[in-house]
Amino acid sequence: MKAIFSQIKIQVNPTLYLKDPQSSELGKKIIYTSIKRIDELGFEHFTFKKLAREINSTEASIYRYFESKHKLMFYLINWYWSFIEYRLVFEIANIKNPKEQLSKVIYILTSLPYLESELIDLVEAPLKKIVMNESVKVMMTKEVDAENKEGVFTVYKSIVKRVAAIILEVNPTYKYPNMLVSNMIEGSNQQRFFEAHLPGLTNKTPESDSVGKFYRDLVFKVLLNE
Amino acid sequence: MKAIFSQIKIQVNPTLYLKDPQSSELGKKIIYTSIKRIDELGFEHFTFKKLAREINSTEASIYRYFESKHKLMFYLINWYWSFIEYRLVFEIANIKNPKEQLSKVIYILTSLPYLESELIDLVEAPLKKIVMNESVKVMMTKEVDAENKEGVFTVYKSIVKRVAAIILEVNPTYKYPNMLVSNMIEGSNQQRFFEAHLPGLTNKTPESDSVGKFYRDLVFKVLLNE
DNA sequence: CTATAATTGATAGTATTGCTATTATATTTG
DNA sequence: CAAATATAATAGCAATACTATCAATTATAG
Repeated sequence: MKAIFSQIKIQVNPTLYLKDPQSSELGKKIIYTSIKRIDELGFEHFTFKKLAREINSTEASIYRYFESKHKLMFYLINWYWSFIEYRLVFEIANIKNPKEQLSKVIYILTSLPYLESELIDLVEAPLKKIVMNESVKVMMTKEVDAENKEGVFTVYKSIVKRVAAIILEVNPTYKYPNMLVSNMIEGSNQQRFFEAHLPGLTNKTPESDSVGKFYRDLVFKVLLNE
Repeated sequence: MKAIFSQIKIQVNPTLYLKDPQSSELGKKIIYTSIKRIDELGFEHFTFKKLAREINSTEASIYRYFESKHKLMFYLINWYWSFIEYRLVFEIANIKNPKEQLSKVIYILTSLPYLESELIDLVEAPLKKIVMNESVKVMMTKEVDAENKEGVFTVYKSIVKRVAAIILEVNPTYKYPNMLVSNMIEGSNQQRFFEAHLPGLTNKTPESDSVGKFYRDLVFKVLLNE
C-alpha cells in the first residue's frame, strides 16, 4: 500500500477542474508541485505565478486546468478525503467489533502524517499537512454555499456519515454522532497546529501522541457512559 | 450590562495598533465599521479601501492606526476575548460549585450571539460572528509564531488556562483540560458554521441549541466518567 | 506522412490589493 | 494665536488573480 497517490486512480469531482490534471504530464506536475509549495508557503502565499515558474510553465497554462487557486486547493483536499474514505473502508472491512472499528477510525482520522508508515511518501505526507493547516481557510468562506452546491463537500460528508454509522452501532442512543465525527476531524487538525505553535492551548507531553489520546479518550467516554 | 463595548474600556495589547483607535473619533469609526464590514464581506473580501470609502476617510489614515488588516483583525479578536474573559470572571464570581461554574462557562463559550440578551448590540453580535467565522483564518497562518511572540494570543491562552483550572476542580485527574477547552471554543465556532452551511456535518434539529447541548454533554461525560 | 486538432508557451494586459510616501489642510492644545 | 498634531488628498508601486490573443509544438487520425 505504498505510494498510493501514484498507483490508485482516485476520482475527484469534475466540477473542481477544467481539465483533468491526472490526464497529462503538465497536470501531474501542477498537482505534485502545488502540494509541496502550498505546504511550504501556506495557501495565502502560494500563487500560480510561483508555481508556473517552478514547473517551467505559465500561469495561463495552469489556468487551463484550474479555474482558481481556491479550486485547486479543493481538488487536493478532495483527493485526500477520497483517499481517506478508501482507507477507512479498506481497513475496517475485516473488523467485526464496532468498538474496534471505531478505534481504527479514530487512528486514521487523527494521526499525524509521519506516524503512518503507509503515508511516508513525497506527496501524501505534505498533502495531509495541507489538509491539517490550510483546509479550514478555504472551507470557512462566504463562498461555501455555492461550493457546497457544486459538490465540493460530498466526500467529506460521506466520511462523516460512514463514521457516524459506526458510532451509532457502538451507542445507538447517542444524539450527536455527526458532530462528534466532524469535531474530531477538524479538532484534531487544529490541535496538531496548536501543539506545534501554541502549546499553551494544549496538553502536549514530550513523549506519546496526546492529540490522538485525547480524542480516543473523549470519544469512548462520550459513547460508553451515561 | 448593556452596550458593553461602549461603556467598559477594554484594554487591548498595544502591539496590535500603531495608534490607539479608542483615542479618537476616526479610530472608533474604523473599529465599528470594520466589524460590520468584516462580518458582512468576510475577512478576505474586506479591504481598507472599502472601509475608507465608507467612513469618508482614506487608506493612508487607516494605516496610521493599524499596520495591516491582519493586525486590525487581531485587535478585534483580542477585544472580544478580553471581553469574554471579563464576563467569565464576572459571572462566575458568586458561584461556588465548580460544576455549576463549568456549566456557566460552557454557556458563555459556546452560545450564539443572538441568544445572549446582554450581547444584543449593534457591535457585539457581529463581533462574535467575526470570531466564529473569520478568526481561524488569521490564526492558522505561517506568521503565527511571530504573532504569538508579540503577545497576540495572551488573552486567549489566559482564558483557556482559567477554564482548565475549573475543569481540574471538577475532575483533578483529567489529563487534557487545555485541549478540552480549546477544542470546545474552536469546535463550537466551527459547528455553528457547519450548522448554517453544511448541516450534513452536524445533528441540527429545528428546535433547541444542539451545538450547546453537544458540548455540554461531551464535557460532562468526559469529566464525570471513568 | 500529412492535415487537423489539441495542447502548451509567450506575451500582454486589467482591475484590485496591500501598502508607502508626500504634501496640503484641518483641528486641537498650550 | 502659534505650534503641534491629525487627517485628507493624491500618487505611486509591486504583487495578485485573472483573462485574452496568438504562435509554436505535439499528438492523432486518415
